[in-house]
Amino acid sequence: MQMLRDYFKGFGDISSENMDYLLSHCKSLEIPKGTELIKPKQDVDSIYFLEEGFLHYYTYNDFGERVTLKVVEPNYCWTIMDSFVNQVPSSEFCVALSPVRLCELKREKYQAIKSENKELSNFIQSIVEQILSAKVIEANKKSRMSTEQRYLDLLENHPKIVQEVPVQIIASLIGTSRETLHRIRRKLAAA
Amino acid sequence: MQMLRDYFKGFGDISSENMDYLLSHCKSLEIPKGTELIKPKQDVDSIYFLEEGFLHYYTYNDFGERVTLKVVEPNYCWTIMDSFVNQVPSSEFCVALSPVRLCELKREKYQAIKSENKELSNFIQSIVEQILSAKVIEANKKSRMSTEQRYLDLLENHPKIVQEVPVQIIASLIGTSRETLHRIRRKLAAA
DNA sequence: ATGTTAATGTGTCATATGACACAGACTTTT
DNA sequence: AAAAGTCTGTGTCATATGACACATTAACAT
Repeated sequence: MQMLRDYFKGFGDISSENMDYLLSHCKSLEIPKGTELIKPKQDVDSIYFLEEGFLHYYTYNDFGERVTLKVVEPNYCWTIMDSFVNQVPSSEFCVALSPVRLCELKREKYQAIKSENKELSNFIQSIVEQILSAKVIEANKKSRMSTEQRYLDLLENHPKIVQEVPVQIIASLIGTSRETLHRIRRKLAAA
Repeated sequence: MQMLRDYFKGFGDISSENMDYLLSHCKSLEIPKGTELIKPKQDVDSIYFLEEGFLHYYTYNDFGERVTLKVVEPNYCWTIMDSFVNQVPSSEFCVALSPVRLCELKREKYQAIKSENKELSNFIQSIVEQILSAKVIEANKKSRMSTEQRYLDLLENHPKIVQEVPVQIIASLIGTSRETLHRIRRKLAAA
């Protein structure tokens, strides 16, 4: 849980009693490679924090092609917000690309913490605001980058993903085909 | 303010006293076409709600091309989250494409409401969660659509934008050139 | 271990896209 | 009302991309 503790600390100051209280509601679990953490029609009632391994979050477009929405890496907090917040079924998949170790916070516990404890409620509010802010920045950044720049960005900021995740998933993540990604790599290798 | 009241109502139930209290902290203002609501280096210390007109939110990429990040339309709540939340200067522009009528909520008032009033604090927390959820859905949806599908989506869900916003801005918004958008329109007109 | 399946590298080809150019329409300014 | 500036429609052309095909390699299941 140390990793999660440090992750939370990054969002602001909080008393150590409350930090312990918050962490006591999180549960560690391990899942083997290939596990379908989330399938369509499932209700997602947890927030997940990844400690080790990679998750593949994806869906299918109108032409039946698989589209990668996100590769979740360690030290990242993730859930299907729509399903979690609005209690509607997911329409997407999330599968472990490798053995994965993660922490889970159930919706009831999340809600309970928010209503019981004023400091934690404010802390969580602040985290959600910061995540929203980061999401918008990320989306804006993406929209002004070319495919090649997105690959370079991935290489620079998430080298582990490039090393350990299958090429076709990376290609889909940066919005292109595996052939084009291959051309980009060939070009970069030549330079 | 009626429009903003209805907008808030859409996020959940709240006592009418608190709704009035919340609205009393918002200020109406009107700005003429061409007004630079936000410029780079500026600190954004307000959340805006658009009642009439259109805002053009944009930036420049590494090659000096202007990239549209969003066209803000009536009945939409908007700010530069990063600047507002983390109190850092904006690096983007926001300009009125037409005469604009909007409501403004200053950061101090937003913070004050959150710390003074429990029901409103929870209400705002819920709004932020819902907006985060909607952002993620929107980003995911975009990532699995082609340029043409994005244009059709815009036509269907935001026809006013297509009618009233300059073509080059729409092209940039859906991530293409004005020539390609023209080709798409020609093709659709032929069908 | 061995057959089966999936992932990857690489070539060819048709096509969609962006870059450029320019004329005409529409706005804004003086 | 004229002038200046901007936006739009449209053509040509070079190029980047996706679709397809197939050999090679790696991963997996039995």
